[in-house]
Amino acid sequence: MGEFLGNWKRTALCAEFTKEDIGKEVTLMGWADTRRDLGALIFVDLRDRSGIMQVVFNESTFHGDFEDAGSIRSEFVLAVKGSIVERSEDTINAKIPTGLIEVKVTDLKILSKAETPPFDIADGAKVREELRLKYRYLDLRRPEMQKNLMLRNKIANSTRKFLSDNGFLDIETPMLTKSTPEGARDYLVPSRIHDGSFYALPQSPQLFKQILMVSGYDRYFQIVKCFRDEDLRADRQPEFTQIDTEMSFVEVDDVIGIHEQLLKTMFHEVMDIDVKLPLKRLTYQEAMERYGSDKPDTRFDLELKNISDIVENSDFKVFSSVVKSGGSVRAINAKGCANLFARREIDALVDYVKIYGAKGMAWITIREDGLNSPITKFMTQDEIDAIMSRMDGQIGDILFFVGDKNTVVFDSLGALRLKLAEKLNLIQPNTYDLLWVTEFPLFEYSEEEKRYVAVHHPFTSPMDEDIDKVKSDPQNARAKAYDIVLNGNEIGGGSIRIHNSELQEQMFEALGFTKEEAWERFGFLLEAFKYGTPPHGGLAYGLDRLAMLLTGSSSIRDVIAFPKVQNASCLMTQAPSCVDKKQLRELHIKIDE
RNA sequence: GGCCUGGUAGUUCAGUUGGUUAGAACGCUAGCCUGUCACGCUAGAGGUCGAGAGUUCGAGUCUCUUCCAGGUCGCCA
Repeated sequence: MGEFLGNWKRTALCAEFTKEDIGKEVTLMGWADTRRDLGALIFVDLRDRSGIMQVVFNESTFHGDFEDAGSIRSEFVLAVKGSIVERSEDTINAKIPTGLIEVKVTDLKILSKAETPPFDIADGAKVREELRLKYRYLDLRRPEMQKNLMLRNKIANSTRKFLSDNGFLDIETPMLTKSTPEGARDYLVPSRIHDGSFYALPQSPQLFKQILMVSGYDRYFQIVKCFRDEDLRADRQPEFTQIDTEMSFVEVDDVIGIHEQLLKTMFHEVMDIDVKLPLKRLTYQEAMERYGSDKPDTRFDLELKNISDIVENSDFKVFSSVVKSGGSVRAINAKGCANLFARREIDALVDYVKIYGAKGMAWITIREDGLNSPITKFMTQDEIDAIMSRMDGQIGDILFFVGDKNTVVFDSLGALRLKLAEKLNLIQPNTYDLLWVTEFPLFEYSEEEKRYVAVHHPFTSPMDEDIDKVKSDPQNARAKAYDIVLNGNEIGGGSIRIHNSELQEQMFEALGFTKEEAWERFGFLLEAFKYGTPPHGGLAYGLDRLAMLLTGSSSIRDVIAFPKVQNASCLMTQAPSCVDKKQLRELHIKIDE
């Protein structure tokens, strides 16, 4: 059993002492990191979230039972009293910030013993993620994880302060709310009191924050958990945190303007990086055309070029037929890389784009001795010349072509572009590239549901000049919707909302809802809108993704204290789990056996 | 739901064409050691090769099923 603290008080965190403290009597508390036992002299690295301090037990000067010091093992929780002393020159440890000093221990309390941990509590220790998550409390002791969570805290604090200073009010919205089946799957919560009814956990506070605008809280924010019952990814968890904001009496530029200030402040305070404003902006159309993605990584080129017009009437039917049926043929030029790809590697890239629905990928290498390609023999010299000119094809280049319907062309070449950048090391580490993507389409056609669905959500306003298209040409209607993109990742998105009832009704009509369906689902919002609604709009960030990018982590699990694994379970708590029959009976729920 | 990768000592891994008693490093245990900091030296313990079935004289290795973890496509208003 561990000893009690008694009247011992911690002087400061382990790594908060400096040369200035030499000679002081101090009390330190923390975990035993490594121990170097030389017999009558024992060194222990005492660790807490600030870092490490070496503490020394010397048999001749230690007041207590020296066997206690000898019994210290990894992860014991210790309190030590002693004095800060300067290290002699030959014993300085340049690897740690506190390496110039150490604590000469006179008194020790072993506050808690510890079993040998199942893995090393150290940075760089390679450990299976399964194990890290089962023993998350140990994993979270690692300095790297502590740094991540402390940086996440800094992002949240910087955001809170900025928004608060700029008149945004932090207002909480319910976690038990109404299911709105449009969009992602809801997590449902059965009601005990209402037999057969369910609450849903919010996918976002969207409707509530809009109602807050109706209520006159013209600047709102909340750092808030959101829930979506969809499959997980490296950057997607079923519960995640949004920095959610909404403002009244604004247009697109107003929202973008304040958020640029927020980002600038945050990058300065958290990362000590100076962000130049205004940020780059690309329209959705341009982002797709040039990068094949609505969240382009613009830290490198490898831009897409459309060659549809050149091959439209080509004898190479694979290309000409996709153009004639409304698709396109586009290409990427990997400058100077003709010799970097062996045939086997090209074939691997062809297989890679097939994941994204491409049926194949053509290529041309341009060498001193001419072109090498499986497709040039089907083309005229004029066509080849035109392609070379469009693609800026020069000796040493390799061109990759995909022809298909547009979504497949963009998806596959967009993905190929990222793959090539990774293979060719085109991305400078520690660079941060922020940009806006604007003018998203309002609708996209869902083959599955055989109707138009909202790209953003059904409350997103069309652009003023495209209002007529909501009825007449939904395919080409653009929205007042924007995303903020960092290094090829969508870190936030938002829109100006519809504040006009007639337009909102047109929207629902275009989405295939009857008036009754719209009222059944969103009636409370439509009702609220009848009583004086200001123009409003907002933006929400994914805090986890932002923290992932700013910490350089490869998964959001590394910036979430207790994340779930791919099948949405928690390895530490074993959630979700069965519940007993009595609990189910109270909820009026029967499980199919 | 589909595809890909992985699972061998506490941990990270190696394990050849199916062939003797399954190895290494770190960690752990014990002893020695007054300037270590990846302490050192000596000795030692530690294995259901994810699980199940099959092929075989013989399976960590081959086949099938299944479980777990990761990546990804679909999905994510």
